[in-house]
Amino acid sequence: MHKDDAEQSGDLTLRRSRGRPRAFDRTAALDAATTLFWTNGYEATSISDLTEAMGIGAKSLYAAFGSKDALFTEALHHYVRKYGGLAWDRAREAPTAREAASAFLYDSAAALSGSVCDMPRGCMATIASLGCEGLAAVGEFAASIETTFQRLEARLKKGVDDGDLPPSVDVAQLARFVETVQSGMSVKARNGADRAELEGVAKVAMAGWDGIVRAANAEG
Amino acid sequence: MHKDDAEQSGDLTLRRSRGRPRAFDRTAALDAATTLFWTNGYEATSISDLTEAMGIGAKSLYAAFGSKDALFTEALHHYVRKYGGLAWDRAREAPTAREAASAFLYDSAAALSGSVCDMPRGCMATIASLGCEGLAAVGEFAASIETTFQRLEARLKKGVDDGDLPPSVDVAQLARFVETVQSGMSVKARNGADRAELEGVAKVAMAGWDGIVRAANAEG
DNA sequence: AGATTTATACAGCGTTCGATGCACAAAGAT
DNA sequence: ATCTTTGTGCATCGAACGCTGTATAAATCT
Repeated sequence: MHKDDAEQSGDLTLRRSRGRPRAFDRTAALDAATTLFWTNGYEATSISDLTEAMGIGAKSLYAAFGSKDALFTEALHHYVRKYGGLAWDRAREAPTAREAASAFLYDSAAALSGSVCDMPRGCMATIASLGCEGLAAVGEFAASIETTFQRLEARLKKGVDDGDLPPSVDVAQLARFVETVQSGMSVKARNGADRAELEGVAKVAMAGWDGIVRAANAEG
Repeated sequence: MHKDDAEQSGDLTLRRSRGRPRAFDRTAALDAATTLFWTNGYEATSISDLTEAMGIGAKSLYAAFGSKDALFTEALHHYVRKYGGLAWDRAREAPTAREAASAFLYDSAAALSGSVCDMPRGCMATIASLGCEGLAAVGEFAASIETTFQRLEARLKKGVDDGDLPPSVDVAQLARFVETVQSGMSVKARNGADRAELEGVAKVAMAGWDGIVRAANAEG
């Protein structure tokens, strides 16, 4: 689809193309664009803002990324690749579904409040899904990645298989709940909530966990 | 501040001003603008979109509302006045804090999914707080109304006073949790979640309630 | 070395943005 | 009846938008 499918990385490793070489680091430029989109949203970020932050001219931007839409799509994927681990690394290694959910929510609290490293607040994907509904890029993006809900649902299913979660639990509903709490954290982080506040939310959510599982047991 | 402080309503009740009377219903126009901002967000809504939906000319819009920012602020207040009851009416009359929280979450699920009446999905205020960070109107608005958090916190405090909630409960933290769940619902609603899904989230949240309260009791 | 290919810098394209100036219409005030 | 005040319709304003045409610079290919 793209004419520059060949170049996987900004580095000048092997596979030099013919003409004049690019004078800027493509990955670094994408990094800058991602941060800008993440901070200000799609509509509020202009090409001028982007070229300034990326340190390149408009013509180079279009040559390297195609269009504002395409750049935004690439920025979204770059975001997930680069920052997704902040919420998932510990959760993936947790032995039980409960510990996975707890790790996911606490680590999300830390990441979304910008406490882990220097980064904008809130989840870029969540913000994009709200602010840019008309944009085709967002729909394509959502369809192209494994969503938070799918990951959570899969992990909870594994919990049922492993026996640390009773089969009476509605894993889809529970996954939806955890995802909703994280989305809400994203909103609160964007509105200034600090790490302690978000961890308080995670704590309350997890304090209810056993009751939730028990309720499902009594029902089913 | 505004030159048209005198006119409280669009109706031609008493208090006619001097010049030519307005040819359109101000409240109906504000209604149309609110729906449009709610649906598309601030940035994605142009003056042309507004004038078309409101059925008036640009000059009349500026004469009646001042500017796009001022119109948006007024639309936000109009939204809270008109739709706030959907989430709060039943909760306000609930006898206990628990029933109030449950009513708030279930009624939010119904309203946010657009199931109560014909209206856009998600909470306009939540969406505005995310999409329009640079906008002065949003900050002023947030400072000028009693927020969801403040209402929830006050209701939970009353629950402690009434004795249906133990004093060991951190009401601020619990209020923050409920507010976060509602914000998350708003995001999910915006992304297509239907009423049943959102009610599932409310159900899971409330299934954990007693465990949350009990955990606070054991801790404090 | 010469030809080809690609990137860069600069200026500017057509469009849309939020907001206004102007002439006229319709009401109250005198 | 006339003056004053205000709303409306139309035509635009300057600025910013996303994007591109042109000329030049820097690399590879033959």
